[in-house]
Amino acid sequence: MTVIFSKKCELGLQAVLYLSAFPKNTLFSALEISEKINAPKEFVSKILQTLTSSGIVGSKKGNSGGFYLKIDPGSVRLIDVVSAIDGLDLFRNCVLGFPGCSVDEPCPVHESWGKLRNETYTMLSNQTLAELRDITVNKINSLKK
Amino acid sequence: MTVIFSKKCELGLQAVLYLSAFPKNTLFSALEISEKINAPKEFVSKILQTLTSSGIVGSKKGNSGGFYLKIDPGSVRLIDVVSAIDGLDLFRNCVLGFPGCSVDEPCPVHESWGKLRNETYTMLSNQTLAELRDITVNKINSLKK
DNA sequence: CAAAAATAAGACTAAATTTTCTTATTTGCA
DNA sequence: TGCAAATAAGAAAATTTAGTCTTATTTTTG
Ligand code: SF4
Ligand code: SF4
Repeated sequence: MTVIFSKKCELGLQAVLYLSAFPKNTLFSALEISEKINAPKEFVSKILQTLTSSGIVGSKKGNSGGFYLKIDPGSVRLIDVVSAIDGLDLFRNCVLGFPGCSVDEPCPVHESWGKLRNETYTMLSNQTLAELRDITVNKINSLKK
Repeated sequence: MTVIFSKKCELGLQAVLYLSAFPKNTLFSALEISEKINAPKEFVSKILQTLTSSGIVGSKKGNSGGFYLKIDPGSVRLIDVVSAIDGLDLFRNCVLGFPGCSVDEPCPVHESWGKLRNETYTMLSNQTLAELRDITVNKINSLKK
């Protein structure tokens, strides 16, 4: 079970974090990336297609083609990836599933969850790929035994 | 799309919050509850069965039977309901989906997310149904036009 | 005692998500 | 030019989650 993001989004974040550990425009095939993050190649490829159409990564067809980070790692925020894959409904919907959030009719946890929700959003908006580079490298290297 | 909890869990929380607005042991049929929270009757019934077996609500069969809150609203925490339905993996798994969280190999957002995760857990552990009574009543009354 | 109304239980169906497969197209290189 | 390797695109399969239906059992009430 995922925590907040869909599987697609989790893997999208992982893939993009991986790409950001290398100089911009460095090509990696979907296969290479999928091996690094232990995910099905075709699934990774499909997710990166989504990120390609939203402009975060670029792709190159043909022999020796692959995917690459199109934007400078210092300019890509985690929220940009989340937004491209899962969208931002997460930050609009009620955590209890009640419809119609408003100041007059808030849900029972409006106050406490609203605060946490904003902090989560802020966290994802402040963190760029560049800032996470070292820790990402460490984590990904530990994965493949 | 749900925010964090499954649909079952959202509706379970809604149902229990609704029950907590009335004196303990007040019976409501699955139909009544489902109408209040605008959810399929059979689905609500099934969710309440789960909560019955975990002891939070009680059920009474037969004519004029129904479900009722078995524990004092002041003693039921939101986390108890979440735990009974979705479990607590949410608070154990990595938000980025990386396996093997540890201090040596944390995921890139370990520090910031770990903090938010703990705050979320604390929030759900501190809030009891009783404390949310007034705001719950207001919210639920606003639902059915 | 019989009928009605309710939950319990579990099989079943439907929908959404995740994963795989297949085909087409592009590109580099011998 | 023709083959190999790669993405693109989308169909199809598998899995998970959500929701429905059916049957059995319980309980109240006339
Ligand atoms: S902020 Fe609170 S009331 Fe508003 S939708 Fe979120 S959880 Fe519900
Ligand atoms: S605390 Fe951080 S590293 Fe650990 S599992 Fe959660 S998100 Fe991943």
